[in-house]
Amino acid sequence: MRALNPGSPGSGTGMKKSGKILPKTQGDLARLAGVTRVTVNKALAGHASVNSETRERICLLARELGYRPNAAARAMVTRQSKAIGALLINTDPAFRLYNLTTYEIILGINARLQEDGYLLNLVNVADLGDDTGRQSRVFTEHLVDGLIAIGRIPDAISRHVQEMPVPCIWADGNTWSAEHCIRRDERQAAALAVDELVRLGYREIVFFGSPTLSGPDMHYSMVDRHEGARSAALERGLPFREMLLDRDDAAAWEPGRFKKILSKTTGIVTGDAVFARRLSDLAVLHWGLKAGLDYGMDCCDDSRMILQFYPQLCRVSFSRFDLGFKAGEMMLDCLRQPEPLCPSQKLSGQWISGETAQKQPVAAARTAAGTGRGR
Amino acid sequence: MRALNPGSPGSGTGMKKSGKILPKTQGDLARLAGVTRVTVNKALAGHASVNSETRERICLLARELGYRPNAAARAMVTRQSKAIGALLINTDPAFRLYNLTTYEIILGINARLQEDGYLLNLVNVADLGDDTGRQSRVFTEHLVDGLIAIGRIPDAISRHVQEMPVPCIWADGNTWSAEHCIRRDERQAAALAVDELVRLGYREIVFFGSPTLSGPDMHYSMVDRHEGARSAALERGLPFREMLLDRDDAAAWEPGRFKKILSKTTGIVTGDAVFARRLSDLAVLHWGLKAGLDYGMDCCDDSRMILQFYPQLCRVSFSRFDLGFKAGEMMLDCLRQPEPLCPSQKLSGQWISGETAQKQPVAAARTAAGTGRGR
DNA sequence: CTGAAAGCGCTTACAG
DNA sequence: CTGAAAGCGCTTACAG
Repeated sequence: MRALNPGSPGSGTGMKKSGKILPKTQGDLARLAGVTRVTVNKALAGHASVNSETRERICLLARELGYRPNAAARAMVTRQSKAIGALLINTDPAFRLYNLTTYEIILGINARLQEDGYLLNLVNVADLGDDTGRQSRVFTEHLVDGLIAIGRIPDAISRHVQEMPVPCIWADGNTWSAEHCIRRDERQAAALAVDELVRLGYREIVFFGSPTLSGPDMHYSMVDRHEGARSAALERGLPFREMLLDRDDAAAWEPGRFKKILSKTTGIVTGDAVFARRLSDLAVLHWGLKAGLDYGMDCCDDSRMILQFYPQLCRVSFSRFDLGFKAGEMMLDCLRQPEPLCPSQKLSGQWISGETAQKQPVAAARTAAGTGRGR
Repeated sequence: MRALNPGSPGSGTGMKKSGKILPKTQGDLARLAGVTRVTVNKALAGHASVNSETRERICLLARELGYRPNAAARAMVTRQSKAIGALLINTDPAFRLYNLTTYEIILGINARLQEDGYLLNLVNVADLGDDTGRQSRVFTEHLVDGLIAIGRIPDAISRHVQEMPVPCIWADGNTWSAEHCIRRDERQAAALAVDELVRLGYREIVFFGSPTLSGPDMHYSMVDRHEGARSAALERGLPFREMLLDRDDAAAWEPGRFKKILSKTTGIVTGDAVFARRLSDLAVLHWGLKAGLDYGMDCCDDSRMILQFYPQLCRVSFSRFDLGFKAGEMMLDCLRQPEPLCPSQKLSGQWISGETAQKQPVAAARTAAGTGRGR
């Protein structure tokens, strides 16, 4: 049985460092300041119920002596960890199918949370499927005050998440309901891309995107872009074609397939920048055809990668950083006031002018529409 | 003064959920199982000192009733949070100068830490410079068991970090010492790129990279690639030139500068993939010159972005995921056994064959070296 | 405005 | 193998 010291628990354990006492606890500080632990606590919390002079004296002392509060102790008593979990999918080291754009969302979330003193914990849920596997402690313990699921989350995991005793925000994922979701308006983005091509005088629209149009592997954004491009083209009375192929399957990019599509009057809309990059590389290497001169091309997506690897691409921009920032904001709103639930948001895209689509001479465009290759 | 209940603190607070009692604490479980809290604790921890039958009964009960341990309570008493902080620089929302490849390192770190039940907290240290600014709680509280600094960290922040009472690993940054650092061997990478060009018959080496060769903004990798390429070229007796320019300054990429550099015998070594992409776009658009056919080009870097935006690039690959994974490993080693300190590591790169450099006919190459353009 | 007391939920050293 | 007791460092409700 150890000796009890109810008057000042944790006191007597201050360590020395460079001649000074390093106070480990508020009790240590209290002894040094000649007040009780409660006063120290209130002073550090900025409570008005402490004499302002005393308060400043204590705060100064704490700063000088390098006192650091113990987050765990506070979390236990306040029943909040001030930490949020970010759920990431597809980061399994065996596959490494991670999506770099997720990082931009994460940085946005973190920027907002950090403003309010919240921390962001990364949670890889790639292999949560098998219950026998090692789950993150985030799922098995009381550890975070909320969760933000990023991107497409498998249904099994979504259900698991919904049973957690903390609020969850769905950021840029396939999950969509009236509350707690935040997404890009990709139909609007595709329509914007089509409109720009029309404005420049292109006379037919070809959409490049992924084939599995509503399979479980498909992200909502690709589905919405496809539908947005199609309906925009039809509304404007333009011929619409689609080239649906696997972005990463070399065989699908056999050049012969694409030659006859490209003409001065063709406006390409690509689902993402990889399609744009692949197509333009192929066209210039095989036939010397240049985007903007020999055909037009707009992309529905933007990202930091595009800024580095295809800056001249005409595109619709959604800042994923902003999306994340807003998701963080939504989470903080939920925590401040659980009811009513936060309404979902759809962000709209901005047009970024590039060089891969350019004004077509009206006459030439008309002729070209007939002959297939004008000017 | 509240009533004391020393026999079973926290008991009596179990909540009901779908007809079952949801045990909040080990005390709740203990009452349900008819044992003491200590036995529950030991059983859940897998202690051998509990009868195996009792142990399994308790674990089963806990699982069935959905008991979740309180991480903060455990952290307080064990004095470890089982969380590691990842220090990120340049993520300031005002600038957004973040580097996407950092994400690959982070995922690697997280994969390793998650295996051992550790969490990763993201810490944006972009504006730590001004003490008045809002610092992350990671720096002001006892919150993480260790820190991993990723990439180039400003000196002021490095010093701050070194004063923290937890171990720190320096992953892929400019900081280098005998312990606790992990880096890519970029001199070796550049030498590898040069060797491949030599093997294919290119007769002169031109290095493309950033100009500020040892300023505070420069990452070690660019400096090492430059020196590695130069010394490798000189060792092999090849003429060596360097084109140092700002990657992101459009004026610096004025095409006229580059035309005379490109020839069938020129082997370009680029510091990173953005240089490679810019140069090859420019060459094909302005003069129809193609990498691999009209000149050779190797890159010292690899990343997931390159896989998407320049897969045919000849390059040296360092998996940043692996680098992060090893940094996580190093951190866990430090925590298990603080002494002796973990020795630093330098990772070596792997060659990835592409199409941007190809075997030159020996005779043609010789002629070309004289005339400037052969075949 | 200040302080003595209770308690957050867990772990551990010790006694039986 | 099991249990009663103490304590981790903090916050909060209450009394003075």
